Amino acid sequence: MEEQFLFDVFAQRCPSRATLEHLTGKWGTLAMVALHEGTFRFNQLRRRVDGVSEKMLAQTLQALERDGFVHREAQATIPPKVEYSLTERGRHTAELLIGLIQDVESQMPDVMAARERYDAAR
Amino acid sequence: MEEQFLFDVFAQRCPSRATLEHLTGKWGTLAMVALHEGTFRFNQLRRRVDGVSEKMLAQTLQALERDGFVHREAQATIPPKVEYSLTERGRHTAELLIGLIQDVESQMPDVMAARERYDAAR
DNA sequence: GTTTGTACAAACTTTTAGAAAGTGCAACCC
DNA sequence: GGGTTGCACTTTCTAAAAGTTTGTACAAAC
Repeated sequence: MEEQFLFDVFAQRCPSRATLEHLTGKWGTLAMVALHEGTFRFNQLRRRVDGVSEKMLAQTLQALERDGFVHREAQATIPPKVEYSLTERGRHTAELLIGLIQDVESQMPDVMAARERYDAAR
Repeated sequence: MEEQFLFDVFAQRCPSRATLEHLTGKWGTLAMVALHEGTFRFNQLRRRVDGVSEKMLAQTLQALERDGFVHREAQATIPPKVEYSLTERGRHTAELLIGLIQDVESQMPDVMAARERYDAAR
């Protein structure tokens, strides 16, 4: 009998942990979910993901591209034109992230109430 | 016609973004998923979540407790005994995170292959 | 001709994460 | 009885990450 997967996010050195962090990191989730809405150019995406710096967006997209969630299509024109979209694998995973976001957004009234209770108790 | 939810993670100042980060941050996801397996004491959880520092685990659990995903039960004995578990809301959200983790783990062979292709191309 | 936009990279600064040590006592080892 | 270990953290210090700013090479709009 063998394990179904050889990867375990609970193990510090498992490569799956890095991949999980690319997806769930502060900007990874937002980039994935934004790209699920369609194809975006770099600065377009930057405006969609409110608050992200150029550096972090570039870094995030590179990691997601390397892991095969995001597809990057560049035209060597001046000014440059680069289009980002999800791969098929990316689209699949993005749907899980969308589910999570919707869940969080719908729970927010309860979350706010819980915070008030917590802060009141100390 | 009104929006279904008043919260939007794409807006920088929306409180839902902070909550999302507590759940999806490097340690938030792992803590939530670990706690879905049952009740844990602090150091037990620390051993389960390989690589987390005491400071970050304490901080992560406090944020999750404040948001109402985690329940903390402390006995004022010496030595202290503190038990952490998920609330009902927490259990529900943890299941989404487990789905995500399983998805990532099962995709890892493809991810590794994508990385090799990416690194080979530059 | 000055500003604006493009998609970044590099240098520098600020914020955050992680490592180490302290707490106050009790239970175990020898 | 003396030293070590474990408990659940907090505080202090340092290393790493995030964020800000500047530069690029041009082209189109004002």
